[in-house]
Amino acid sequence: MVNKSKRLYQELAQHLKADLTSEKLAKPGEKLPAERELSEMYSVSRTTVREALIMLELNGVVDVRKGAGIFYLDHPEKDALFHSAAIGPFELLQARQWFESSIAELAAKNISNSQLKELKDLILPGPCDDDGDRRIHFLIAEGTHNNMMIKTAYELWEARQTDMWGRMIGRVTDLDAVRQTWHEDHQHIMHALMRRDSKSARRSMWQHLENVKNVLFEASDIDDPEFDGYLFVE
Amino acid sequence: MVNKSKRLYQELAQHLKADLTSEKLAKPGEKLPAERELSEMYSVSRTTVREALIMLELNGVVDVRKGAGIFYLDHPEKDALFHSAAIGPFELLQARQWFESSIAELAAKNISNSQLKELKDLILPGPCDDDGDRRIHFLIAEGTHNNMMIKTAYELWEARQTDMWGRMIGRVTDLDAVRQTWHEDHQHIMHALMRRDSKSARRSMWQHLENVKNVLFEASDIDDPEFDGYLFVE
DNA sequence: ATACAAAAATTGGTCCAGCCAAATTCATTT
DNA sequence: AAATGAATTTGGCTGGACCAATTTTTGTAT
Repeated sequence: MVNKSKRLYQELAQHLKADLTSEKLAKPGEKLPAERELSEMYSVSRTTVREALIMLELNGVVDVRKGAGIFYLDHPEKDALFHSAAIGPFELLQARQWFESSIAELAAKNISNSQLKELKDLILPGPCDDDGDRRIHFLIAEGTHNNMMIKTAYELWEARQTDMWGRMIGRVTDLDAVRQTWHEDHQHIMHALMRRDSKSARRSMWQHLENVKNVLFEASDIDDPEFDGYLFVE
Repeated sequence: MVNKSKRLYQELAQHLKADLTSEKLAKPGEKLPAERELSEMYSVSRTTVREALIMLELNGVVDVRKGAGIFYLDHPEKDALFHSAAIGPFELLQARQWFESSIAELAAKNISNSQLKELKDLILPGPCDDDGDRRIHFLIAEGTHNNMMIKTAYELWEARQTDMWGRMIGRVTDLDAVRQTWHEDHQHIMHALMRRDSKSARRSMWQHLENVKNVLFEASDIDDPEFDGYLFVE
């Protein structure tokens, strides 16, 4: 086990995950070596093994059964969830554009007056910071009164926390002007919601995220060595 | 700590979560008692405390910093994620209807020929079981070539694993006929995808989930004591 | 009194050894 | 061949110990 400044159990979980997908430890459905064996194999304490297993269990990779053993679950799609770090800024924005447009459309039908007031208080004062932005999009999602959509909206926002995003936002030359544009976008969306105009709400949200995409595309640096793979065909 | 047949660290994590939301342990942004203190407070070993903290950390409730302490993060929206058990069958289907329609529309534009072939092999043989159903919807999501959409599709499916759903599916009197209907729906979607007709793909997917909603609504039992709260205003 | 550096205390990270309880395996009996 | 029960395997949990990062306190020089 090589030390890499992360917590040991996280590193181990990563190794275990890799050795599972390459079927070195077990084929899907099969049993893994016992905790005590894994402990020796990876030269870490059994405690660390157990912590890593909790992580894999919470991620649905593995099933740990007392007295029986550790089983490699066979749902290959789990990878998409586990590899959420592999989601690039542009595909994320594309997903947000499609999903949040639907959210806005449904929110126009279901949002309550008190939520509209909250939204007004949030938007009217002027351009907002990143956290204000988050609250606006989240409040609109809550306007759907659909918990699955609220949850999805939350995850769409959280998936954004990647290094790439930070670097790109940092490159935006005139952030104030951008914030001003986005502020106007938010106003358009809000007005559509207040008029209960679902189609207009969808269009406004779509256009807003189109603007975000454009700003970020201009700010993106093709020379960035990690830029590869973050683009995709549309 | 009362024993409840679950694993101890999971139970503890539940208690900690409760005592955090009621702000008995710390206010948002503040520091929690040290691991050794928590260990005494809840009468469990420090190891168990650490395991529970891993769970809370993975859920974004808490931030653990070596040498510094454990901090209660202040993102109230995390609750929606944590309380995913509170998502009812109908709001889930509503979310699927909106999101998967978008997924189908985009998939019609981006799906590869080999993916279309896979889809054909999956659908043509005839009505499929629950797992086949999962693979079809997932394959369409993969057709978007957008990792965030794939991830969302995965979570839309996983959120379905609730008792309520099982009971309702169990009540469907003529499951074969239902599977036949869904099979035809799948064919419509597939043909739209093969024609690269994005609007038709959206419509077909929407109609498919409309059919699912109807079947489940007929199968739902208003007398079910847990039925309360699973409906919502549209 | 202030600023800075060193030392001490706090706190999470890891390891180890041991015992318990659930599940499995294997030998024995019928 | 089936049923029973003992032995083994395996995960669950505990307590103690030591290390390393951080924070707090203390001491010293300015």
